[in-house]
Amino acid sequence: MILDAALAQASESGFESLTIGTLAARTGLSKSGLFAHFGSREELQIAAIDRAANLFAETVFAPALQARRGLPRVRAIFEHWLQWTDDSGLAYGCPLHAAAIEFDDKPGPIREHLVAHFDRLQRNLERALTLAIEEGQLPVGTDAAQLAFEALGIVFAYYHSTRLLRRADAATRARTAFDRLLSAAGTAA
Amino acid sequence: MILDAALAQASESGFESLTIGTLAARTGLSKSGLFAHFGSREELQIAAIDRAANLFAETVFAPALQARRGLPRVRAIFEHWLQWTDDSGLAYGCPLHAAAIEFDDKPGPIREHLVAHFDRLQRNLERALTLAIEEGQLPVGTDAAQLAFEALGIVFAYYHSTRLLRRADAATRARTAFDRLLSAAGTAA
DNA sequence: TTACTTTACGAACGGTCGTGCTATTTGTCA
DNA sequence: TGACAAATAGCACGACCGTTCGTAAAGTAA
Repeated sequence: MILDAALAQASESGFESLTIGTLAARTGLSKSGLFAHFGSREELQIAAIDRAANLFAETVFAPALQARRGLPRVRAIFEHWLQWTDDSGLAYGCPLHAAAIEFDDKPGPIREHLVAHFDRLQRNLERALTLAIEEGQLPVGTDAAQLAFEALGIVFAYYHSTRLLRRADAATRARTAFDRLLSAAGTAA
Repeated sequence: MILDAALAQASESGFESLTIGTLAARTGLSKSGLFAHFGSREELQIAAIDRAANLFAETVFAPALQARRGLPRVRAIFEHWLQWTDDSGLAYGCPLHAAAIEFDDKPGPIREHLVAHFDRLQRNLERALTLAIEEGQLPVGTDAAQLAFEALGIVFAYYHSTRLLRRADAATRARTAFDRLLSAAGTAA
């Protein structure tokens, strides 16, 4: 319950706003009562990030395993990725993305947990793409890591367009970009 | 001088860390002496964002005007974009990108200034791409707004890869992605 | 019921936050 | 030189920060 509230707070206003006081008020606990569960603010933030990362894996990758391996699964991952914050009740944006920018120059365990999450994300995406190559749906020699890099960029542009600019066509633009990415890869040398 | 220090602070640790106290310490002024220049913390943050936006325009778009209109100019914009934080002495990341994520769900003048900056960025990019279409270097009917959306994504993925993940090949991946984007657009129906 | 652990609370600490006052210094122009 | 404006400093305020400590309630096992 505490971590759910922590993720909601981080989604709304970033990890900087994830303080003992605000979270105590949000959960109805006292500051010291809440504090005792974690021992430090940093431990609280780490727990929240790990929970977000697990939620991401359950919401994006796990259901995509039911799609056929290869491009159908790759597309399922992408589609769940676009919608995962809504599906998870994080109505105000991806807390992991926000944290990645807040902590990208602050060494410490929080940063390391974030790096681990995004490394895992990259690896899982590459694996799904590699299966598409093995299935013959993408040319042999396709650079799966490059495709994963570009897919990440499309999702970030989608976040930016929908959250900051409030563009209604953000999802359409993202899907168009992803289709072009896959079809360009499909027709490469 | 104050605003230079403010941008350096925002680049290092985000706009949340741009407080009166830290900026006073960084500049050598007293808190109240610094405060008098702006009247409120929000005015300080707005001034810093406007300065960053001007710096961005001067560093990315202004020099690209010396490249020939069309694709050479588009490529010049992209190349300066990748390097603009280094060129501007903001060694720890783009403060406008960080601010966009911190404030994307906080209505107010700060958010509006950020939206104005990214709208301007999008328009300028579209204009350069439209010139490339007029020059016959991209097919008639090319969706310049879509290309600008995807270019933004590539830059965001580059930021992520170089700053959080510390990947040495981030710039190479970004250039590969941009080349593929332009060539795919060039061979479209 | 008794002993013990878990969980939560209230109060307090030193510190920083933004902001408002009142001086005091600095610069400018007559 | 003197008057006046701009810039800066010093100090205090209420609020919130993370954290610690002592204590009371709740749950658990004997």
